[in-house]
Amino acid sequence: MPRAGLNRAAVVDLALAVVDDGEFEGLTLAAVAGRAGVAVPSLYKHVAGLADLRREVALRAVAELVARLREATEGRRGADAVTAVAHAVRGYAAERPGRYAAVQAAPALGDDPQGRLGAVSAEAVDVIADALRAAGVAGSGDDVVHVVRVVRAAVHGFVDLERRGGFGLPQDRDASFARLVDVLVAGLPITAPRATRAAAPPGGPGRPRGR
Amino acid sequence: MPRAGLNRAAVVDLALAVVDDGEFEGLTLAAVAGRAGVAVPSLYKHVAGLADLRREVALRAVAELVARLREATEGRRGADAVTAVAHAVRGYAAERPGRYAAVQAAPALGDDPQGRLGAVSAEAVDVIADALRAAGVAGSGDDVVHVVRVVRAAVHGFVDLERRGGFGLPQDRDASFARLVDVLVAGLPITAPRATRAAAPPGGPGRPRGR
DNA sequence: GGCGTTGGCTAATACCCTTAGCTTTCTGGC
DNA sequence: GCCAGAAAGCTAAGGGTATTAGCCAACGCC
Repeated sequence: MPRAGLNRAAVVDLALAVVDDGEFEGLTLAAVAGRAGVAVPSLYKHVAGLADLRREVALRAVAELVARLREATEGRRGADAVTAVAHAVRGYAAERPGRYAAVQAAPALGDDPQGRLGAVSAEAVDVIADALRAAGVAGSGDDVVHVVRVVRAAVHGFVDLERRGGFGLPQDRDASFARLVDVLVAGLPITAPRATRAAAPPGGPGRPRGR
Repeated sequence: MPRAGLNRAAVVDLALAVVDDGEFEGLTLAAVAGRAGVAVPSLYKHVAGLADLRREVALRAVAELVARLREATEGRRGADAVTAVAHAVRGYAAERPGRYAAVQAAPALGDDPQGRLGAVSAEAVDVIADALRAAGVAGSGDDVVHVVRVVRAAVHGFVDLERRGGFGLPQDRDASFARLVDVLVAGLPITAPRATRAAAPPGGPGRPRGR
């Protein structure tokens, strides 16, 4: 009887694949074992159990989202960075709903023995904070924290409601999202002006505004 | 062997009790049966299964939240209504985290045979819409829809992140929430002025601002 | 080539939901 | 007051899930 040649990374890859065609809640050892062509208990040779696997999936997802945020805010500051963050998050959730759910579930996933999850989550906050700090968000460090929370909350709330089917009416959701971003930009203490449409930052002209 | 005297409403009551000391995900037929002092299959005499029970719990929770929103917006319009809605939602989530999770899970709960859940959800949106419409939110009906979505998204996002432990830093979350409300009020097209502190609306002076 | 490590397996336990079918209790009409 | 029939409980059984224990075969290295 030949071996399947699994290892921890491969198991997590399969778990991500499971999450990608389903919900995060649908991540099950049985599903992963099925894809691996292996009996369920065999997975315990690579992973400490379902909780461990969930944690690992969340870690990957958060890291991936951080990378996207970094890329999206590259060279942008202030209002423009807020817009970029908003669209990056919504885009990620649309593309990979299961992974986005994993990101959200991350804090509740318990032990986090090496604190890796906490570290990479803090990184996510830093990426946003840096973009805002560089844009003149008012002095005190606490202020930046509050502003980052406001941005995260607003964007996450919209994305989460959308993902869960919370918007029952037929009106255009892209327009609603654009509206949300406008409200954020208008209400936040950002000194850097919003980039004009003519002098569009990297990403090319006509960067999608409504998606 | 005496009867337990259950009925559909009583089973749902017990389910709500289960949800109230745990998470919505922890709602299990076994737990309900345990509280009822009854074997698990007996519940099927009153409820069509776990999915049905979940739906019923969600229905109750949404109705309860709607009632609170109605009460909170009573006599308030515009900016003040937005503040009231925000605090009502956050207060409900803090007081009954499991039920708030049920509200959020509602749209994903499937069939909703009589459309009761859809109806009461629409009611929730209407309560907010009415308060804003009466406050001069600009003309077209679509505009009201977008604004209501912005408010719902921002508030829900904050509450959801908070509930999930998504705010790792020690800074005061009440202050962050107040900031979020300020951003909403500042960014929305509300004509009605914010009620002055001196002429505080029903609820008494010094209504909690940071909770 | 042997031997230890490793990665698979089966078996067993303990949860969970759900269906089927039985029995007991309550209730309502005569 | 009695006697159906309906309603509400039960046990038994079957199919998911995760997890632990213990076995055995394959791989790799000396």
